[in-house]
Order: sequence, then structure tokens, then C-alpha cells
Amino acid sequence: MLDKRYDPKKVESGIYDEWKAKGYFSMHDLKKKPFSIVIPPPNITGKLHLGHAWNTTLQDIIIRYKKMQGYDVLWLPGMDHAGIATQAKVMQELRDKGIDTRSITREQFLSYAWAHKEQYAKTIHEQWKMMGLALDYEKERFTLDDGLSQAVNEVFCSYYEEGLIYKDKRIINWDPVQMTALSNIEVIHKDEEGSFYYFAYPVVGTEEKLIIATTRPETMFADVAIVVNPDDERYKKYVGKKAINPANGDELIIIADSYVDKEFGTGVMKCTPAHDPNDFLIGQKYHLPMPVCMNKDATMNELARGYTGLDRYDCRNKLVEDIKARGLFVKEEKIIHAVGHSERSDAIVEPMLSSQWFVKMKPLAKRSLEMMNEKERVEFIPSRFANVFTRWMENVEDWCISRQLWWGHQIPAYYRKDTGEMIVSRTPPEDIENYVRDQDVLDTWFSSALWPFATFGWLKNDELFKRYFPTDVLVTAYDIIFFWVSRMISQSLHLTHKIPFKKVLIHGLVRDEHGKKMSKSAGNGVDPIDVIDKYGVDALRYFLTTISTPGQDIRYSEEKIIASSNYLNKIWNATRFVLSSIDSDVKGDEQIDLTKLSAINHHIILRFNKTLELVNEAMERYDFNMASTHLYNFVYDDFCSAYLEQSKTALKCEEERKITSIILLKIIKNIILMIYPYTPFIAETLYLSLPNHLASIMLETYPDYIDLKEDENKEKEVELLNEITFQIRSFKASENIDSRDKLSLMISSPYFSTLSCNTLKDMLHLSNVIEVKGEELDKNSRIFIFKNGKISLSHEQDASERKASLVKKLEHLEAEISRSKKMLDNENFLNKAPVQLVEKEKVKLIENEKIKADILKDLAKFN
RNA sequence: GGACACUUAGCUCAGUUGGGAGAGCGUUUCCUUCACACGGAAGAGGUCGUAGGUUCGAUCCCUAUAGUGUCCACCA
Repeated sequence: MLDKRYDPKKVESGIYDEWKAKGYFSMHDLKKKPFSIVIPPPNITGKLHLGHAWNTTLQDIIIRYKKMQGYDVLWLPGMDHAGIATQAKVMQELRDKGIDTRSITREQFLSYAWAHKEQYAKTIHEQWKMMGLALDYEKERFTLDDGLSQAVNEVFCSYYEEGLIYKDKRIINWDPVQMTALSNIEVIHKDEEGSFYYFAYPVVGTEEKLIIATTRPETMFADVAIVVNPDDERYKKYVGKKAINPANGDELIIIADSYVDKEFGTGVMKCTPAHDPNDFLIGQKYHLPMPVCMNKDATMNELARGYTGLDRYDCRNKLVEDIKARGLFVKEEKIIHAVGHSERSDAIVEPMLSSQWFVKMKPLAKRSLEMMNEKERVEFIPSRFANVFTRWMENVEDWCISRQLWWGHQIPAYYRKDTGEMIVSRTPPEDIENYVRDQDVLDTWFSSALWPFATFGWLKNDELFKRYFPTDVLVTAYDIIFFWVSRMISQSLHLTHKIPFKKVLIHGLVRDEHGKKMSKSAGNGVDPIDVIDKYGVDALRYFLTTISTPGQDIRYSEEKIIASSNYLNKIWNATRFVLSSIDSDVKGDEQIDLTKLSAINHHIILRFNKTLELVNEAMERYDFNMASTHLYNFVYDDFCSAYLEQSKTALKCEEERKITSIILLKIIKNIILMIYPYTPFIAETLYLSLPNHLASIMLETYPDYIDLKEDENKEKEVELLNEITFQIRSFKASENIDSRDKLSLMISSPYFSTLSCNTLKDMLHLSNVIEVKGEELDKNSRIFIFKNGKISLSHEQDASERKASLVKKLEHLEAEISRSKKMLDNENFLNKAPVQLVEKEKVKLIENEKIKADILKDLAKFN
């Protein structure tokens, strides 16, 4: 027997372990059609947050739904080693323990890092369990496990052989805190206030000076030239001459290049090839030297004479003062400009010349863009994100993949100790003692990009790969489209010649109650574990996945979690009612005679079928908001408010009791099955309380339509039943009639049954309900006229009141009629509007005219 | 500078083939009647940002515009 109250704690405990122990998550029936998802592997750096909860619940819903539909589903779990983030975290842990991180070796560090991984993996497993995720743990992978490492190694080497990977000295983004190179997308640009410093550069051999503006004076020690536009009349004459660098007195050659914008600044630019990507291009074009003036920690090196060892910003301040002292300072102008910060350390990134490994992106991007116009293309949901993807691919630049870290896949390049000659090889050279291996590791996203196929044993062409790849859908937030989605697509197309997934379901981010982004630093994060503790995981899951439109952010809202919980309580109690109202011999799977259905039974089946159709359509689109809304409306309005109340009378009626019980049970079972993908714990508990259940709801199949021949007259009966119920309740409320007052009702309708009369009597607490012929209604009572019949209620009203209410109704009706007439008189409407719509309007007009005639007849009695 | 999203009831948000605007919470009145007070019944509350256009008809399509937000972007 179910408790009176739905208690999530009680409901949820033990179920997950049971499912896991029985192997439900890893059951695979190879006769069924495969359906697969790979989890976006969480980083092993922290706890699960609401974003993870949302992301994984969406996938869980899809997996559970598809499994019920008869697919052989595989949801592959795994985790990401998260190079920079994990290394930073482990280093911090070591420092907190008092270990000197500068003195430990690579091997020592790695053993600490693996211990860290084990610990966090345990936490993540705990949290997956709390969320109730149907993950196939037998297939679990890690981005640094042997299989993935082999795949990474193979891809690196084959790309190198194809010329898709190369090593070169280029300007990269340097993170001076993590002391590693970053890719372009790991740099976050923030608008910050800065200064434009204007300095005077005396032109050698003249009395003239060139005024040049810079935002980064500290890089002036690495200046190698001054550039003007060749068409600039102001400066043409200086080309070929030299000017003095006010920072260090060096002479700089003045050259001309059309890159310089005459209108921008003073029209004169200094060229610092090792510290600016554009200057680098000019430096290459004119074969200029490319000195670097900073160390890896962003302090000044020996090139900055007099400033060596200073931090870059201390150097900037001191240098500006020194130039002022020399009389070469012109002015300082405050500006707002975009400054690059490291995504992980938040340090200001230094563009710096450095020797790194790159992936040539143009050929890969080209293939990805072609794919988007082919039949076998990746479908983005919502579709606008496809444009985000293609736009990025169109403008993509080469990808810097080497990182100066230890935690990751070490690059398989080896350098001969004596000659420095480099080889790239799948296996270490035989005379390894003569080589030094490249110390760098690969960008974490390089391995993540292989995730959807490397995890399936792509390299060995495993059965898993053959059966489950390409995957069916990838679920992720929009913030990693560039980092991950786009790279998986381009890598997969090149390596497997297939798209990695057929669809990408993009969701948004979880914001706090005020719409702000949740972050650790702002301290506004909500821990899902606290929410689960308070309201249960089902309420959290339902909230996360049903309140939003695809691709849109959601705002955390405790009141909506409470509302979710109340909804579940509603289903709980509806189930409790059904189980306590029906006889124990009713199992719910009995055949029912569909030709002998009462009006309410007929109606609820009709409504169920319609709801199932709407829900299925929305589920297929992965539109969980609409799917849940349709089910919600059915549960509340059709089932609980109407049918459940109406069925109470039928259950008291001998010839109706059995069939109504069966239908009650069938419908509630279907509701439980339909809510199950969203809220599996309460669904399992309720399911197991039903008669004739399987061992678990996880073994169930999705509900099917209930066969029914639609009967219009029965629908009219229910419509009238509902109209009368509503009208009388409304009337009682407006007239301040106590609901327990025993009024009696006369009814005249060709569609009404005795059962419906009794139902009205019970629901409206009437003393009696009498069926009469057309004109026999009680003339002294309150009369209500409907489309399919009319009634009188034994509540005395004086004549003027009755007349007034009839007049009011008449006015309303006439407005309706004139609206219909206006539309139907419009030839354009008749010709251009859909036929069904015109018909609908015509029927409405006829019905309203009929009611109007009835009212007029009544009104005539008052004259 | 470019792109995209959002603007609908007091608040938070739904509303895909253009055909009389919905939910949750809040709010008013009544009801502890045997599924549920984590409830029920009946209400109040909206010129669907603004201005044009297309259409028989626009919250929905088009154009412009305002506000908010996000992403992208090397202009020294």
C-alpha cells in the first residue's frame, strides 16, 4: 500500500543499486535496432554541478525512452583527464601538503595525478548514481586509458605523415601562470580599461620625430622596425630612414607596407614580430629578426636592459616614467580594449613567438563544411547552432595542440641527442638511449575529439564500433561547440569517413535565481546534492528538463522544483486512488468491449490517445518541454480533475464498475510509463505497486494507442457534462451558495445518460437530477442553455434577475454571431481560408443561432 | 565591428505548419466532502517592446527601431 504522502527519500533509496545489480544498464539485445550515446566526459577536477545534472538527465531521458521503444540502447560513460585543469589542481593539492612542486619529477607528479583521478572518479560515480543515470558501466572509458592513448598516438602519427600536423615557430597564446601555450579558443577576451601610450621616435639625421602609439610599451625592447603606409603622403619621405626607439635607443628601420591603416592612430606603427601576430606576418614578409623580450613567467629578459627580471607590468610603468624623463613621452589616452585571459588561470595571455605543434585546420574544416550540405549530415537542434558551427569552420585557424604540461598524452616525437634530428614514431626508436622524447603533451581536446569513436574501439574496428557508430545523438551545452563538437566532427570525418553523431542536442547553461551565471568566484552556485537532499532527484530532473526551450538558458528556481515535486505528488495520489478504488481481481490487461463504453470512459481513452500522439511527436523532436506539458495537461485536467472525479460515480454502479476499474488502471499505468524517463524513481515505485507488473519498469515497453471507434454522441454527452459542472460551480460561487446546499436539477438533452445524471448529482452535491422532455423545465428556476441541451436549477430567482442574466448571455452570443457572420460574409475568407476552418465557423454559427433562439423563447415569457 | 538570442499576466517562462493568448508561483473568494491542503472549486490579471509591411486574418512571416544578453573579431 502506498503512503499518503510522496516521500522522495523513501522512494529513491535502493532502486539504483537494484537496477545496477540486475544488469539492466548493460543489457544488450542484438536483435534490436541499436541506439547509442556517448556521455560528454566530465573533468576529473571537481564535483558535479547543475549543468552536468541537466546534461546527463537529458541523455538519460532519451536512453530510457528509446529503450522502452524497443531499441538496443548503449550509453557509454567516461571521464576526461582535463590536462591543464587537473594539473593545476593537483599541483595546488601538493603545495597545500607542503610539497615543493618545483623539485618533483614528472614520474612523481604523474603518480599523484593518477591517485587524484581515482579519487575523483569515485565521486563522479557517486553522483551519476544519485542522478539515476542508466549508464553502461561495462563500457566505461577514460581519455588517458590504454585504448584512447593508442588512438591518440596513431592519429598524431598519421596526421604528421599526411602533413596535417606540423611543428613550427609561430605566435601563440602564452599563459605565464600555467606556463604553457594555449589554443586560440582557450583565450577569453574581456573588455578592460587600458592606455594608449604615445611616444616620440626621433628620425635619425633629422630634427623630426614620428609619433607612435602602443598599448604594450614593455614589448618595445623587441621592436625591430617602424611601418607606414606606402601611400601615406605624410610619411613617404621617411621610408628607408631610421628612427630611435625611445625605450632603449636602438635604431629602427622605417619600412612601408599597405597593412598599416592611414586613418588609425597616428598612421605609424611599430613592428614587434615576436609579440604580436600581425607584426609577425610583417616580420616574415620582410625577413626581420624576431627577438623575444620576455621570460616564460612574463618577467623581462636580458633584452630589456635595465629592466631585466621585472614583471611585465612593473616594467611598463617604469619604462613610461623613464621615457617621460627623456622627454619623448607625448600623451596617454585611456581606452577600452579587449584583453586576452587564460580560460583556466585567468592570467593575461601574452602573445609570444614559440616553437609548438599545430594541426592544419583548413583541409579538415573544408570536409566538415561539405558534410553540412550532404544527405548524411549532422543535424543541430535547435538548427541555428548549425550556423554557429559553419561560421567557425569557415574562419578556423590552425590549432596549437602542444602544451607544456605533464598530465596528458605525451607527443610521440623524438630528437637525436647529437644532431637534434626529429622523428615522429608510433613506437620509440630502437636506440632510444640516443634520443630525447618531446616533453610536451597534447591539448586535452585533441583526445576528446576522438571520443565518440575511439571509445568504441575504432582503431581495432571492434564489434562495438561496427554496431554503435555513428552515435545517434550528442547532448551538450552550447559553450563547447567550438572546443568539442566541431572538433569531433572534423576528426571523425577524416578518420572514420563518417559523421560522429546524427544529431546534436544543444542545451543552455544554468543560471542563478537572478539570471547570473553560476560560478565559484561569485559564490552563487547551487549544489545539486543539496537540492536532491531536499526535494529528491526526480523533482530536480523534472525541473531541469521540462522548463526550458531547446538551446535556451534556464534560471534556477526553487519554487519550480517545489512545483515539480507537487506534480509528482499528484501522480502519486492518483495512483493511490486507483489502487484503493478497484477490486483486487482487476489486473488492467483485460480485454474491454470498446463498443459498450460509457461516455466518460470513451472520452478519457480519446484524450489519452491524443495526448500520446502529441507526447510522441515532441519526444521525437527531443522537445521535452512540450512533451511534458502535454502529459501534464492530461494528468491534471483530463485525468485527475475530470475523469477521476467522474469515475467515482461509475465505480458505484454495478454494470460500470469493472470496466471503469480496468480503464483507470490502464490509464494510470500509461501515465507512469510516460513520466518514467523523466522521473525514474517514483515511476519505478508506483509501477511496482500496480498489479501484474514485471520485475522492473526498466523492462517495460512504451504505451501504445488504445483502440477506439470514436462516437460523436458520447463526446457531446461529456462536453455537456463538463459544461454543466462548470456552469453550476461558477453559479454557486458567484451567488454565494454553499456547496453543500442541496439543489435539484432538471435536464433536457438528447445526449444525456442516467449515468451522467448520477455523476452530476455526486459531483455537484445535488438532491436529485431529473431528465425531462424539451419544454418541461421548471419555469421558476434558474435556466442554463447549452449547445447540446438545457437545464434548470432549483434555485429561485426573481424574474428580473433571471431576465437580466438571460439578456447578458444573449448579448455575448450576439457578439459571437456577428463575428462569425462577418467572417463568413467575407468572400476572401471563404475563398482563401482552409476549408475545415470555414466549416468550423459555419457550424459554430448554426449552434449559436440555435442557442440564441432558445434564449429568445425564454425571454419571451417575461413579456 | 560582425552574428545570434531574448522582449508575452505582478514575477519566472511556454506558445513550429499565421485562424479567438497559456503554465508555475503570487493574488481574491469559498471549501479540511473518504486520492492529494505538497489539495480542491470559482475568479481577477495581458494594446504579446515600438513603428511600418505582407495577408481575408499577424504574438507567429518580412523590414526598420529601442532595450537586454551571449558569442565571435589581430586593427597597432
